[in-house]
Amino acid sequence: MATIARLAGVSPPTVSRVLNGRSDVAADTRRRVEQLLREHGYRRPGAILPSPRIEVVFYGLETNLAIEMMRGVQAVVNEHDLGLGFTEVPADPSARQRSWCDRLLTQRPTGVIIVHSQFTAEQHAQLAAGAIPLVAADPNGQPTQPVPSVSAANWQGAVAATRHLLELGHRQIGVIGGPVESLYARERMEACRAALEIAGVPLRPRLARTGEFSFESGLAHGSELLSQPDPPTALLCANDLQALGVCKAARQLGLRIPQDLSVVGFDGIDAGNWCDPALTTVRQPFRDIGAAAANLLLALIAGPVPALTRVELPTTLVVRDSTAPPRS
Amino acid sequence: MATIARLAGVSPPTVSRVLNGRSDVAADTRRRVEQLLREHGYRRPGAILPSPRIEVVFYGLETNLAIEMMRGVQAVVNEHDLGLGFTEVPADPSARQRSWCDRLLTQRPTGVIIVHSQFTAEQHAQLAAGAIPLVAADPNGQPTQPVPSVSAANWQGAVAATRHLLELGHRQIGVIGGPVESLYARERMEACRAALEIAGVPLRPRLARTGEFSFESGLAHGSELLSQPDPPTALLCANDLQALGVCKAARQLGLRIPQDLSVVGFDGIDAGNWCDPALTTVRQPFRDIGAAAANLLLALIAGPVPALTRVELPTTLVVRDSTAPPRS
DNA sequence: CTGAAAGCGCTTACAG
DNA sequence: CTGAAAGCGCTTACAG
Repeated sequence: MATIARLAGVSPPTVSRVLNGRSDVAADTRRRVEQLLREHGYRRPGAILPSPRIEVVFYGLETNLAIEMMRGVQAVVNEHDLGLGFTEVPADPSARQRSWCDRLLTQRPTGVIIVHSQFTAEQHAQLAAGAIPLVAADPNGQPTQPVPSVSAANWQGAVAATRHLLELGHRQIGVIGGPVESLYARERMEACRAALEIAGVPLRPRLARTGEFSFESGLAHGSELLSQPDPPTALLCANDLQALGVCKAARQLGLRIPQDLSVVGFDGIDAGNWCDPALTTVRQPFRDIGAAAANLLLALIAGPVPALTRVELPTTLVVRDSTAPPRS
Repeated sequence: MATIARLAGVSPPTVSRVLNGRSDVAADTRRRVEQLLREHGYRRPGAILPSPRIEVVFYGLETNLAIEMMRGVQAVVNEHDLGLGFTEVPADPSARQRSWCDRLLTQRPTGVIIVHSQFTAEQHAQLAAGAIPLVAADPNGQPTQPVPSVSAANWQGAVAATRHLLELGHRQIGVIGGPVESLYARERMEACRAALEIAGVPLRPRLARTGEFSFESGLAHGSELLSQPDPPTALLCANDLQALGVCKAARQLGLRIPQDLSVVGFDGIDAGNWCDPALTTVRQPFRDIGAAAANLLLALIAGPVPALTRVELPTTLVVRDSTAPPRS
């Protein structure tokens, strides 16, 4: 402290006042001292600094995907001997005792990865004020918050799924999308639409639906689409859960998969493998997304990174048993 | 510090030596000073004590169950404004860069919940030496480590499942167990055996198998059991994953569920609801287990708790569409 | 193994 | 808004 005082041309008591956040210091002096303090990495003697830790904040996510992502983050975190925190933001806001943001500002993790980032400008400002670095993983797009992010190639994945059905010979292809307010759900839907149009079999409005990312939504929209007079021979779904719902709807209507109906999901959850027939899907590299987000966060902790850094990882079409050529 | 010195009848330098773990202090003096230090809750001045945090350590677990358990822990943790850490111990020991135990001793969480506790006496001693309180959740039983624990009523659950099949009229009931080294897998198997015997339809050796907690194991053992000349009309499985494998095996052999074969799982994973037919199962209250473990841990942090405290939560039979009366 | 004395780093109360 | 002086809590080097 004496050194800092000498360099700043002030007395030790003044440095002490800055350290303790007293108000009776000239703004100019304060700035100068703070600058030197930072440069010299000053630490209170005897202060045990809390061990560094990365916090992952989930806004409700398929359990399977959450764990995969945690595994990716953990791999990186272990290499650097950091701790790993877990927060799930309850879907029901009334259940939130304190905002996760307040909580994090008390806990002071070294950095935060936010998954399915539905956070507000206010929360973003709060974290920025607390100087806690932040990275978004698989954001469904709130482009108002300029945060470095990692996501998957939704567009390419949806195109690959569509082409797969076209190559099998399907021409009556239906699409069930995700919620309209979700940017990435739209990205998938529009990719399907574009791929179909380019192939010369434009998506018919009566075969397109807007659903939710849930089993129930797949069941409802599937029943409705498949009960039509001239039903689709193949369905592209917003995610695997919805696709499993469609499978159930198909069976309830006496349709066999894949003989009477081909179904494609999106995500690559474990359950897609356990169900019968195993689900053809577009796998998102959740583990890699977690690892990439952690690495990006570490880069951000080490020094500034362009705010709009965006890492996009490839998706993979996984062909299993729920798709086949159409019957006729 | 001066107060402590006075009360202990020593000089401040001696207290300082104890605080800094110097070796040149008489064992007796050290004990006396440490005692007073603890009683008075002495803290280094200026030391920012790290915010309290609970760490949950998983030994490979169904993703679904892990998240449910985390949710239960989080509910308690939020109430008390604690942090929540996550560690998954890789199944492959060579992947472990440093033992999770060493890592935890650096991180120093306020307490640890270990899930599926396959830890050694050495690790137990390490944590005890670090004075980190420990609770086991859903332990598969390593009774050598005397740790307070929370688990579910495996025996009662398996009995309920068996009685359900008996009440439906099944008399040709098969059982696929879990690994022999798993205490709770044996508990389930023995409960089935006992319930069958009491009902006067003892389990025939040719209908009993020892498997793994996996889809593949269910597929393999299911195929084999159902290909027998006089096959079972119902199968009790070690867990849901295995049961889903059995369902696939049945369909491959042209058997319909539940008309030709009834199947019961154990756990209550989400996928059991998404598959068709929805799986009858014994639900374990994973969220409650997490919450109970967290509460037990908080009690342990607040003061001593009998080492053999064991909380056992009830399981519930969930009847869905994979069970029905036998055909004949 | 322990204490009296000196010292270190920080903070506080006072004066201007 | 700032510094010289006094003080506080802890540690260190020395002596026995």
